[in-house]
Amino acid sequence: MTREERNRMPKQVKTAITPTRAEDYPEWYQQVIKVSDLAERSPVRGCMVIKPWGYALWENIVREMDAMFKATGVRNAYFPLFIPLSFLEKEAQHVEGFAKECAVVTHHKLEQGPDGRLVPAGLLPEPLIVRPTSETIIGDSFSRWIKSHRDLPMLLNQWCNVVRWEMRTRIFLRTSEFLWQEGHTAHATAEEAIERTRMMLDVYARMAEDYLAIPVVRGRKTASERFPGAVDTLCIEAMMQDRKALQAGTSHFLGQNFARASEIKFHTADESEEYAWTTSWGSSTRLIGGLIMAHSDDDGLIMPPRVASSHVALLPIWRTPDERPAVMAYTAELAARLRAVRYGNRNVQVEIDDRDTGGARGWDWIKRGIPLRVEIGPRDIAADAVFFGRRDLPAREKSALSRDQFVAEIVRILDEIQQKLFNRALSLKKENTILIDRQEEFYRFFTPLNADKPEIHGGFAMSHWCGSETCENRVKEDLKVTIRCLPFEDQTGPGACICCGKPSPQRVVFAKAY
RNA sequence: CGGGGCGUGGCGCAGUCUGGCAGCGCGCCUGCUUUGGGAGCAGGAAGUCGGAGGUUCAAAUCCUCUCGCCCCGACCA
Repeated sequence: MTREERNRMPKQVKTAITPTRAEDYPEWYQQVIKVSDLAERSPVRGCMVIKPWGYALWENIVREMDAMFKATGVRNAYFPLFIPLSFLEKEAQHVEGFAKECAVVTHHKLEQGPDGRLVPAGLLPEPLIVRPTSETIIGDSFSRWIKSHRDLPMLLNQWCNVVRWEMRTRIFLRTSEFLWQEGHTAHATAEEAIERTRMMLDVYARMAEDYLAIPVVRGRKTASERFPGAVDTLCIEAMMQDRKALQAGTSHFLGQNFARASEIKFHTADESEEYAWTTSWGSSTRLIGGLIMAHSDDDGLIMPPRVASSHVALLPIWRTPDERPAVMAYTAELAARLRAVRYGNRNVQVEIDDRDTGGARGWDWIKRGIPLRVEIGPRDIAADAVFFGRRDLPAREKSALSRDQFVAEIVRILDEIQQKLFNRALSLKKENTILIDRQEEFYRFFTPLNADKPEIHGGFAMSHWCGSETCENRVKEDLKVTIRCLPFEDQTGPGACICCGKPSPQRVVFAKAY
């Protein structure tokens, strides 16, 4: 592109985001977050500042998920950010999994150094780690709270931040600090704990599908992808628009591993003493990254109405100053009527944007992903109508409704958008989920045509796997493809391993992953 | 931590090879015009060119070091 061409671009721009998804997906993702005003990078490496528009989205996710947890008997609590180093050391697998990404606090004071700069002073007797997850410190409480089978099950959750010092970070998908919830439960029997593990996975799947409008595959992780210290890890996997998989929630059956490590013992009805069976399950602000990559387009963010930061932007239009009062009054009245409408677990959220910035104003809301934009001018007032655009339709495709009709139908319209986003994501997933039985085809599926600048390719390959780590590693090394999960549904019986040809009990989901 | 790319007003970038007044588009501010839609004209504000050191009469540009970001690996929600 010459400089002259570039300078002419603003006049010719067709999409609000450059580059487009097809041109450069990772860069498109960054740009969507920037122009939609969700978040920005922080001065601290690998961390992010979640801005009000992004935090509102998170609050909506939290509200819905929290209600679902509580409906299953879970209560909220809060445990400390700092964990004694000795606690982490208690479970060998757990140490191995998390030790290398722990932030460690070693001092409790700052002093002026010789050069006048502040230096850490006051060495702590035992270093504290900043929680990467809270199994150990919650286990410590459980060990004191649980004495009898009558204390079980113990069903707790906490909403908090955690820190995992990552090599490579991506905003919302993998940041050094992130917000999440972690549920921790203790049970008298393995069966009950296993049931809970599955129950919470289903909550995550419902959250993803019914609220975030993201279809997911439910399944079980392979041993190599399991949570450090867990007996079994269940997950939901979603397909992003670049056809890569995103793990959107995990639920772990921890067996008695952590109970042994933290001495969580209880007296049974027949007076023996046993270790409790525990579970843990988590989902994070990564869900926002998934929402962005599942729905947004080349004009910016698209938010499913059920979790959207807000539902409707009202854009009053006037030509002369004397028209303004009437338009503003009509807008305010419409806002009041819309705000009285119940949508899901909250009322319809309305933004009034009375900036006098011409047409650019509408594009701001498109980029920010609001489901509905309503233009209100003198003509609409005369006709007692509203003229509105939907984020799931092209920007210029707008329709008119009478004001009463719009207020009466807004819930139906929002539901329709929600459903359409889900269906669109489901189609993408279906079109790019393929049964593959021949190794050659498998390799072709996951090999981009342009190795230097890979185009969007691949998807979910439903193929057979013999169960050996050798074969799992082979495809990982050859293609950077991993087994996302052993799915619960869509099994088609036994077959031959895609890698070695040995017998395989079921198809598994192979994909490139975030 | 290894390989590649990149750091220049809020955003996107040119200028770097070949050292010579720091520029362009969008955005922002003011005024006039316009008004059913990403407005037009005029004027304006905003940069220690990521940072430090060096070479030079002169450094965005050359050299050394350093910090950060993006992509590809290794690791992960």
